[in-house]
Amino acid sequence: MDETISLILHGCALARDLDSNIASFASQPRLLLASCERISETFRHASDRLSAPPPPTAAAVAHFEAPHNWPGYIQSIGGGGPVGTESEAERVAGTGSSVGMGVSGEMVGPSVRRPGGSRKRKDGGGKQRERVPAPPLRTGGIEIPPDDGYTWRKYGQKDILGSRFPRSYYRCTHKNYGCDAKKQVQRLDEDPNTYEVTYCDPHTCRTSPTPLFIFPGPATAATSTSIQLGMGSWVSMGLDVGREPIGPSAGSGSQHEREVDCPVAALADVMFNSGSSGSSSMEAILGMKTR
DNA sequence: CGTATTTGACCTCG
DNA sequence: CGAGGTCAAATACG
Repeated sequence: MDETISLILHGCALARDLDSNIASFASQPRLLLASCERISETFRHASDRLSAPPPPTAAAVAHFEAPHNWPGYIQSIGGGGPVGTESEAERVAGTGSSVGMGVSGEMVGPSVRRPGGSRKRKDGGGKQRERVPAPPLRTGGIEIPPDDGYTWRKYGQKDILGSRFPRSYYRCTHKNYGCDAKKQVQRLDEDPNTYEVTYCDPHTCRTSPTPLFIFPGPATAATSTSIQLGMGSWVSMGLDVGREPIGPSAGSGSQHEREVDCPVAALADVMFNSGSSGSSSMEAILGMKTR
C-alpha cells in the first residue's frame, strides 16, 4: 500500500514540477507531452494498484468510519495517542520565519483584547498526528501545506522551540457553518521533506449522509489527494470526499481555494475522478446557516 | 470589495 | 515563567 501512496505522491510531485515550469515548457510541446505522460503513467499505475488491491487494512476501514479522519493519502502515525514532541532536536528555533509584510507593529491595543481569547488544549484527546510527504523546500520559503480535500484557512504561525521550521495553524474555512476543525502543519526538523499534520477537531462540514466509499480498493490512499499548483490554486482530486462544498462566498470565486482550474489538475482529476462532479452546497449538506 | 494571509500580542496551561 | 495556541488588525490578492 505504501508503494501505491508513493506512486500517487510521486505523481503529485511531477505535476507540481510541471506547474512550476509550465511557463518555460510552454514553447516546448514535446517536453510538455513527456511531462504529462509521466504524470499520467504514474497515476495510472497507482490506479491499477488500487483497482486490484489487497484487502483493506483495519486502519483503512477505521479511516472511513470516522468522518473526520480522512486525510487520505497519509500514513497515520498518531491514532489519537499522546501528542508529544519527545525526540525533537535540540536546535535553537530559527528566528527567521517572519518575512515580508513589515507591518507597523503596535496596533493592537491591550484593552481591546477579549478575555479568554485563546485556549490551549489540555489533552491530546481527539488529536491525530499524520505524516505526509512535503514538497521540497522552495527558495523563498514558500510553504505548501498538504491538502486533504478540505479547505483550510491559516490563522497563525509559530516558531516552535527546538524546531527549525515554524508550525502553521489552520482551521476549516467553513467555520462560519459551525465546522470547528483545525489542524497544525509543521515540517519535520529531521526530515524537511515530511510534514507532520496534527488534526485537532473533527469536521462537521461535509458530513454527507451518503456513503463516501466509492473506490473499490483500500480507502486510505486515493480518497482525497491533492496537489497545489502554484500559489492559491489548490486542487482536490479524488472522489466525493474531496469535493469542496460550496460556501457562502462561492459565487465570487475570487478566493484562493479553487477547484480544478488548470490543465494539470484537470488531468489528475480525470485520472481519479469518474467525472461526476456533484456540486453539493454547504447548505444542502448541513441544512443550516449559522451566520 | 470581499476574503485569505501575515504577524505581533494576548491568553492559557504545564 | 515559558511555550504553545489563538485572536484580530493590517495587508495582500483576485
